[in-house]
Amino acid sequence: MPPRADETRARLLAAAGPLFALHGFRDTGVKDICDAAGCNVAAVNYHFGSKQEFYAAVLAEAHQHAFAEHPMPDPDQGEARAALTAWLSWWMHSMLHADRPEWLQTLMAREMADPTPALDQMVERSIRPIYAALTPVVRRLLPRGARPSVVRDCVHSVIGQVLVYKHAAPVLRRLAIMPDCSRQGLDRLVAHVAQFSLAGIAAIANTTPAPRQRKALR
Amino acid sequence: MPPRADETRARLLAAAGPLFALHGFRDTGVKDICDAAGCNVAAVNYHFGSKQEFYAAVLAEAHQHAFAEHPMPDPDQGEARAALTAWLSWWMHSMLHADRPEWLQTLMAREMADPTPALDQMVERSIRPIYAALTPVVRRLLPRGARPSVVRDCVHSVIGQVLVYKHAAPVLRRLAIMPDCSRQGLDRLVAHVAQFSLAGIAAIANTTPAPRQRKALR
DNA sequence: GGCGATTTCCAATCGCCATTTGACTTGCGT
DNA sequence: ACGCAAGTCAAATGGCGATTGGAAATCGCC
Repeated sequence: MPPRADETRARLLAAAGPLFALHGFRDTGVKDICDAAGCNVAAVNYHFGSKQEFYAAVLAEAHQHAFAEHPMPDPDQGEARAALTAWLSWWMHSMLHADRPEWLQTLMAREMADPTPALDQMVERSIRPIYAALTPVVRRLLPRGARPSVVRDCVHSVIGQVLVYKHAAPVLRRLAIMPDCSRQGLDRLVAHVAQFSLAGIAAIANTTPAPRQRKALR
Repeated sequence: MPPRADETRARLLAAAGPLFALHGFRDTGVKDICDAAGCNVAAVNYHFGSKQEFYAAVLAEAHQHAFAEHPMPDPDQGEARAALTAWLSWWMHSMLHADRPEWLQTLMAREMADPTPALDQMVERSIRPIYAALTPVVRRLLPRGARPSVVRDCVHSVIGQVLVYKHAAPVLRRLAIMPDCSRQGLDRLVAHVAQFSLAGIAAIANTTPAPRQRKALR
């Protein structure tokens, strides 16, 4: 066994993700992780200082990895309706597809429901960019000058339709209504969410005819 | 101090809800609860047998209480579009309003992201009825004979738009986009979700003209 | 081949927390 | 008055799990 620099460090990072996603930060023992990585309990404290710092490192690593594999498409490209569909396709596949390093998204869901000190960095690094990308896409589907609160509500409506499949997964499974998350199953879901959302946004657009422009356009 | 039967039992149940909702089952010490209830650590084990059973009792109690305060309106009453709006108003207010025994819903959100053995009973008691009530309302807005998977997708789209405000609350607060949850703020939100959902469902309805009826209606 | 630095491992240590124990108090029937 | 059952309490008990100290192993390098 060659104690080659940071090879066990990498094994630890790789082994920890699925475990943290499965049992949560607090219920995953350092011992479990080290067993899975095939190394001693002391390793995580040697390489990372503490369990908490180690966890933060796992999150950072997972984020790097996931975004390198599936880069986010430019949300301002092309026609507005197609842009929303394309962006939803990217997000839902990277979020819900069953094979991939999917546990990053599970960890994010966990952090949202039960925050640890690592949530702050995760919001800034992983979540805010998503929110910042979706907002202009939605705004393009609404009248110019639509009130920020209206844009926000629509963004939440779109986000909610996607997040529900992550956040309520244990419940959906128990109710036997968890949808198929294979590639084609997801394509069907994407089509549904896109169609539903476009119609929803259009309806909101029709009833909020740009405020504060009564004088300007008359 | 009169050892009056189950008076401390009631104090325990009352004190535990907010604490469990705030820190989660695993991170709330029996000692913390008993301090808050003003009794000894042994009390919870004496009255409930174990921390886990106690937790289940808290959930059951909270459910009873919440549904007694805000009974669910009959979802089959009245015109379909109005029924959805009315039902959403009930659900969102009982779910998101800031004053009420709101921590039941927080506990539900926690259970979904990080299930304990108590999730099963919670699904059957609290969640399945909600799902069972919403499904027929949505089905009435779709063509007769719409495929179950289509109905299901629409139900999820509606549910997701509401749950996002509970499940992603810590994140929304950090992004400074958490909406106002006072009574009038919620009324605005209800109106938005209803309008968005009705338009979304209508769009789905228009593109799925009842399957398997080609022969019957020709 | 020896040497210092780095990494791995084993065996404590320490604190935390649910649960138990056994003594004490109170209410109540006789 | 007495005894019994139910409730409460302070002080263990026991286990689990993160962290650490120091010995042993391995490497690069001279």
